[in-house]
Amino acid sequence: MVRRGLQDHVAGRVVSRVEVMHPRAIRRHLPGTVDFGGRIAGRELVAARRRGKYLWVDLSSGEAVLAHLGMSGQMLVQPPGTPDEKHLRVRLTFADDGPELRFVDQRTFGGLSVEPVVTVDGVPLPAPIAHIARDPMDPAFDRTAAIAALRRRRTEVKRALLDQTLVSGIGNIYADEALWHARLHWARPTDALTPRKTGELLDAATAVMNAALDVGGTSFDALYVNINGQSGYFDRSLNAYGQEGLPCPRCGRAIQREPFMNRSSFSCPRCQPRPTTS
DNA sequence: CAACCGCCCTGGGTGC
DNA sequence: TGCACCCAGGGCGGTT
Repeated sequence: MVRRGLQDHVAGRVVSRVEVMHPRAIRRHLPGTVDFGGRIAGRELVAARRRGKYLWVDLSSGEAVLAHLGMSGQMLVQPPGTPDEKHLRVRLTFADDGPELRFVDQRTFGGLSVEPVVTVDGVPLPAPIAHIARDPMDPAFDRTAAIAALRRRRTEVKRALLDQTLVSGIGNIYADEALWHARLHWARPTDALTPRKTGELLDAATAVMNAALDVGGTSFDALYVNINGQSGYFDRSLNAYGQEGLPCPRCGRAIQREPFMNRSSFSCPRCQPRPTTS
């Protein structure tokens, strides 16, 4: 969605100016603000790409602008003169005087950087994300290999699901929803999962991601962005995540919240029984 | 090396 | 009304 928006609105255009409103937004660009702007200004944005939670735009220089939207980041295309958003972090102005590209991010978990492009298995990727696995939407995604990779891990199933080096694109929300669909408790050890069950879980995660994309999971065009940066999907379609105390849509039992990796996991105590282990 | 833990950072919401 | 505090969460560095 966001990638498509970038491809449609900024590909082929030449950047004339780069403004960094908040240095934290480019904290991963170690050479700093001046270097960041210098590597983008005067370059053409060639094509927009995505892998997992990362998004990048190839530059005519051979480098790429790498973006991670975090949980509150947005890429907006706005006509020049549009009032600055409250949390505007970076602005790219174009030589054609057309719409600007704005990186807006309330919590600044996300950020931008300019990176060299390396080739991994014949695929060009920004160097810092060379280790990130393909996501399920990737045409070359290998489902069987992903299932094997998940089962190979000796850990709790949710930890494996969140590991971006195995399968990318699955975050805390999608993981909880996928586990709910597959009727698995997050603490289930991976080595107790059959390939079939793991496949069911992976398919559920993929379906949740597709559903989120359909309703604009992370919005791109300013026309479709609502105030809190989230879509109606979060209000209507979540079965477990954030639903503590509300009835499970499947069985009616109250959804529970449990601490997990310094955050939370939501699950149905009846549909997703905790594994009986030591 | 695999697994895992703590920390980073901002600001909206909440409770007193 | 104001203020302290909590919480969101992906990824990275450090440790075992």
